[in-house]
Amino acid sequence: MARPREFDTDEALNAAMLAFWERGYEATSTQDLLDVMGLSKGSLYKAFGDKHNLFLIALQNYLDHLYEKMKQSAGDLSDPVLSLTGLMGVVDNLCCRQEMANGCFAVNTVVELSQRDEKASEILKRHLVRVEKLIAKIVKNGQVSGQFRSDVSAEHLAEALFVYIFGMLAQSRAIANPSRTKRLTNFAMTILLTQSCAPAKNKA
Amino acid sequence: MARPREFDTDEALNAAMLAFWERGYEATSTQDLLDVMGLSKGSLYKAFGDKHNLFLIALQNYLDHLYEKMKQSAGDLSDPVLSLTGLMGVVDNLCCRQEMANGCFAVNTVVELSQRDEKASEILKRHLVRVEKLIAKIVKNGQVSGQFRSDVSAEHLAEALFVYIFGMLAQSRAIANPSRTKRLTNFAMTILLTQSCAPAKNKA
DNA sequence: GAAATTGTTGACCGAACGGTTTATAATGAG
DNA sequence: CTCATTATAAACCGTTCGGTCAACAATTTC
Repeated sequence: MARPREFDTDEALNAAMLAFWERGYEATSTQDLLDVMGLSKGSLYKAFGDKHNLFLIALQNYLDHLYEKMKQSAGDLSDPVLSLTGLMGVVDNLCCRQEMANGCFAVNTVVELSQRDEKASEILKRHLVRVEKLIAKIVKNGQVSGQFRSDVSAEHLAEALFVYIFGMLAQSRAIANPSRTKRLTNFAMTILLTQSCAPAKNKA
Repeated sequence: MARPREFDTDEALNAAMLAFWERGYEATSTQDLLDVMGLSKGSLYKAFGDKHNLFLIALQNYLDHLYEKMKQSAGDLSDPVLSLTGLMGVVDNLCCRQEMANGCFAVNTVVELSQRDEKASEILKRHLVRVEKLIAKIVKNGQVSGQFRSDVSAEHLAEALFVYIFGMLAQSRAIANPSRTKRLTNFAMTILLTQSCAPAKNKA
């Protein structure tokens, strides 16, 4: 009943998300949002509440899509090397294969808002945990198959790998460089594939 | 000659830096700055130009102090393990040993401003390069002494370690956890100490 | 002590901020 | 067709933004 929306909610939401992704929460004004979403103020506030709420919806949307993409790229997890390669492909894409080199919206938001936006922080933490768990699954399988190092538990290896990926995405905002990114993704694999022999303590 | 300043420039600058560190550039208003610096508007603008200029000065100041602290903590580089341990101590402190868990001002600013603030970006890049070079020196020495792995060049190992540290500092804004941080700093060492044997490709 | 110079203060500025309201337009239900 | 309901558009709101300015205060030089 009543008058129907003239705009596509998902499209508008996606446009808002891209703006927030590029400039961050604070630096994106309501006017910026109206411009990229192509609506007038009344419509925006009626459909999404306010700027902060719109941001949270856009963020959640992004996180869900990203997580799906990660799972999909990791495949069925039966081949740990392939899964990790797939996952790192997503990271590589975020770092430097996009037309806009904006890193990862999640990472950007962790840095900008986690400390003072409880709701955003909650949403982000839930996401970070599930991603780290996904990585842990891949690592665990790789350890079981004997392909990945086993001198560190899967959980702690996943923790470290997660942080490494986080670093790649964060620094990509300043240093977006395909060859560097390639080396970094390769090294992620190296970390896991390198078996721990007794370290050579043959100093001096 | 003429009337002297009533405030300590360094103290005021440091207070501004802390505010920017905690909230970021956009979310810190001129009023916030006046409050923490304890001056009136005219004084601020006379002494530091404008908000953006004040930010750049505060950032440069922070970076120089941080770099000095890193060099100092790394010692004379004659003992690579000790140097790396010292460096990771600085990281650990930024991640969770401070009263305020604000990560690293440099990392935060890379994420918030690198994409749209050319001057900040320049300042940051210069810093990131010198830090990576410092790490590379430590790694190189560790390779020469036979303590660190040699299957990857010092530059590329440093690159990866740098990214890993960057990740620790970035994610610390959402996950400030001493035990996790401890594990992560330990693992940084593990990465370097693990010698590369032929990876066990004994799958299936 | 007078002049020159610089620092401090608080009032003031236009613009942009996020958000609301009002009038009007478009639809479905009766 | 009418009515209830929802969407749109634009005017409008008070507040805060970053920044300037004019009056006054403190110092050095002469």
